[in-house]
Amino acid sequence: MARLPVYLQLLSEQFDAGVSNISSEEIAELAAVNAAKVRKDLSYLGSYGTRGVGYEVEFLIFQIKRELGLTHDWHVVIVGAGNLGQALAGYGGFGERGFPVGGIVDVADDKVGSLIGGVRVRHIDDLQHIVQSQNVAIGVIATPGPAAQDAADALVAAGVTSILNFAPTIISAPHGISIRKVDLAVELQILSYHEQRRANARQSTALKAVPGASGRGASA
Amino acid sequence: MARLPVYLQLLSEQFDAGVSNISSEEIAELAAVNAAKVRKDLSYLGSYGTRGVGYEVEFLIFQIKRELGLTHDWHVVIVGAGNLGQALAGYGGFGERGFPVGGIVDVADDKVGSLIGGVRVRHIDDLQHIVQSQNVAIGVIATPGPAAQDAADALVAAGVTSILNFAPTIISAPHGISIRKVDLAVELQILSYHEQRRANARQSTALKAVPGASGRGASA
DNA sequence: CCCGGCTTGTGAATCCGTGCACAAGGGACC
DNA sequence: GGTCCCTTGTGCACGGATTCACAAGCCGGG
Repeated sequence: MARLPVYLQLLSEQFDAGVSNISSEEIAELAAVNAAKVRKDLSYLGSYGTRGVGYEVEFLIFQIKRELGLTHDWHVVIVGAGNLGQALAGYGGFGERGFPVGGIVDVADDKVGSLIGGVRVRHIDDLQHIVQSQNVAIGVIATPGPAAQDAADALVAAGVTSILNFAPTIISAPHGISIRKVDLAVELQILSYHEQRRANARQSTALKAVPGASGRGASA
Repeated sequence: MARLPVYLQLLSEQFDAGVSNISSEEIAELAAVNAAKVRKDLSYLGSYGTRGVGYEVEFLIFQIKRELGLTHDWHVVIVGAGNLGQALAGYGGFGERGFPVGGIVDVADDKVGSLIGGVRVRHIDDLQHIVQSQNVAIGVIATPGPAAQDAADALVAAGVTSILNFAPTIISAPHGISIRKVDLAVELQILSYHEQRRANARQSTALKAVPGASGRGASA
């Protein structure tokens, strides 16, 4: 379930705040979802709640981490040392959350050798060596769109089995490889869509408010 | 529909490649979805296909852009000039796709004044002025988690009606405000979950492959 | 020891998105 | 002008996710 990471995040916050027990109702409030959904999701992990009391925060965190495979760090390798790749590597959020950057590679020789976020950029030909020596299972694609499929192929060939794709391109991979796509432009376009609908709604209500104005000229 | 931006992207690529007509089957192939789904989605815009022929790429691009409200640029304002904020501002992808960065703000005085991606960092108190003078409708939250709700409140107070939240926190806003959340750690954790399942599956099959080994010691 | 209140866990109903299959319709070729 | 082929647009059935509602169960107090 894609909601477990969200629960994990908010449970960790509650734990840091000193909360030791929590009910499904409270979790639901914090996660902005239905309480029954929370209980179904958590019951999927096993019966770890106490009726009449709720869930023990610390134990629940451990169980979710176990289910998500977060009991150890996962090294990631970033393909593409352009703007986005540098940004992701420099952004410390990955390592903090258990996903240290194990390497960055690029095709361009002039990028190879520079240091980004404490990691040196290597040539994409070294990908297999990096993946195997550091036991990397997750690859991040931060190339321009047209190069994304090549990057994916290289990652798969090197032995990576999960891919996070930031390029605005649909990539294909053999069966058994997990792929997730995050497209910043798509997110903004969806917001734009909502803005657009709001603008249209405003216009309709404006027309309705002054029916004569549109009625006189157009609707006859 | 959240798939329209994907169609738009691939249609633009096809248009640049000189393709003038395309069938729902071809779109489905490129978007890795079902052809019937493509037709349903597109019929939602109106009946813009020609039976027996397909869709005219250029016209379809225009219609999708119109539906998504992409007929003009939308300025965005970024809240938070930390690692992630700087990365997003420096990443040119926003402006290229019709979402130029109209401003960056932060609470920390020592960040105010610096130049990132050609835009100067201003204090968050100037938010309202930036939003109103540049007619900004979309805000991007790139703060640490604990500050995200404050950032959202400030954006709403300044008149922003759509928010893209990169902080690992669920934020709430008044009814009528559109919110989307992108959490890089969540994406990686979902991949980690799949890796975990793969690892478990490998272990089970290994046990099955040598039934005696586990049978002798444990299952008695 | 028993009882009342509170919360979990889950069967059942419902809803939404998906995919199939086919009728409607347009274009090209004869 | 007619016929055939191809593709769209859509009614319908299926399946999974969501939500409701309630029985089961635990804890604390009397």
